[in-house]
Amino acid sequence: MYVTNPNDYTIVPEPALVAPQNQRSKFLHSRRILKPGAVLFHEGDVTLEVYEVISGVLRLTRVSESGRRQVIAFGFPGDFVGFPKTGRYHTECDALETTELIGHSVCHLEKCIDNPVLHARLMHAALEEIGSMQDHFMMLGWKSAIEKTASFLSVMMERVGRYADKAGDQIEFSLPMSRADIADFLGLKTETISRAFTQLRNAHVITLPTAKHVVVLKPEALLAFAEID
Amino acid sequence: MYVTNPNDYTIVPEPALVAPQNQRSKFLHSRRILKPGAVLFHEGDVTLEVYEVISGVLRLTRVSESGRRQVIAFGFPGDFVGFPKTGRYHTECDALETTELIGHSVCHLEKCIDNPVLHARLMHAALEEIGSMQDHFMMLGWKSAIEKTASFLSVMMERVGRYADKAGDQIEFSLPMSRADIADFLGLKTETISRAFTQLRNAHVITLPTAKHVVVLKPEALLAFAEID
DNA sequence: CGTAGTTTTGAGTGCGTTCAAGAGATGTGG
DNA sequence: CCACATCTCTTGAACGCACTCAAAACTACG
Repeated sequence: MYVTNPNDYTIVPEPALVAPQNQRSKFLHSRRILKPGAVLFHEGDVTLEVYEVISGVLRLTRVSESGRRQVIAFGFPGDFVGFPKTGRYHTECDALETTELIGHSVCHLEKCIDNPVLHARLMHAALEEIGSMQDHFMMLGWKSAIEKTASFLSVMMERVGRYADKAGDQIEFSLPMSRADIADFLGLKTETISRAFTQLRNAHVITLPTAKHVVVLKPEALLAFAEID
Repeated sequence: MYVTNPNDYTIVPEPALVAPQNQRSKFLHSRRILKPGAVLFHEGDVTLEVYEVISGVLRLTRVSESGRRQVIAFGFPGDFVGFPKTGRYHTECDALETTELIGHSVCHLEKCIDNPVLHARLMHAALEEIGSMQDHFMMLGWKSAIEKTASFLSVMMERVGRYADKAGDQIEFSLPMSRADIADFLGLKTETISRAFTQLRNAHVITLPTAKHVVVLKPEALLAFAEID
């Protein structure tokens, strides 16, 4: 179980003024490093900053009163997390591995006078987020367990995959999240995720050197299982 | 089947300059009336305007190559629809009934200099949208058929419900969308929606004077069925 | 090496789907 | 205004996929 404590994150002291060619650095922002399991913010906290992931992986979750957990999204490098609803975070956010991020003051969401470039980036990220979530609706709504799992692996493959051989026909990546996280993201149970992995393994589409390390043997076959539209 | 034709919508000629106390009217925007079934925009169209619903109901849908349809959202008065992803609409949008709306140029999304108030409203709407979609994830991910249906009716009750009696303990509203629309919104089949309606009817939580007219006899019981968190 | 947590596999159940038919509503032309 | 066609909604019966419960294999960490 993850526990929050003041040592979980580090605010790296950084002068507000850096090289002028870096637009983001012209105005105040904080750079942080989260340790694995550290909580960045809780559901309901007042939103002071929106975060940009530099390295590592974040997990955004919501838990209902009845205890049912939904993983809303994973935050990979390049993603923005923490967009507020009525001034507050509406998910919990914690780090799955050591994660480096930049916190941008929410005032940049409202005002564009101080830093038009950052404001535009945040607006763009919010619109991208809406589009991505609509894609996820198709997933949760209609796809079967094997299609959901293959879709998830396809996205991982494209976002964090590396070529596993010189020929470039095999792609490998690590899974920073547990089977339970994947299940709660896709609206399935851990046993079902495990069975889907086995099914893809038996079809010689992937291999699992370890439980958290995936090698995609046939990327096209994986996309076919995913029923990518 | 709905057919698009030039007569489906009307651009109401309106001078750009109106009473100065109306912030929205200080800059160019168009007012439109859509007839039932008229298409506002298609998936992939270049986004020129973002729309604000004044009256009526819009339906946002996505259809996959395999023909599976997902209703992303319904647009009720006060809602904004048409936020672009990389400059294009990523859903189809059509009117379920006669719908009045205002089109705001997308330039107000990017620039806030011309009209800071409108820009802030659009940004706020986009952030609200993200939050609402996250709520919907809980729905699609974990709720049972009866919970989904009761949740949907609960939201309708709160958004468009009217008191059906003087005592104020019964609420009625009409359903502008078909059972198929509700099913595609909740990730279920029409038969399942119908069975859930029957189940709520047998439990004396609702009555259906007509198929598209709902009277909620016990609002609290409906919320209980919905497992609202 | 021992304990706790995660992942995998197995067997049986249940909920929503599928397939099918009937009831009700809507619209058109004679 | 009614007959007919079409579409939507409802109900029934059987199936199948993912869940539930249970236990074993594997991993991580002391």
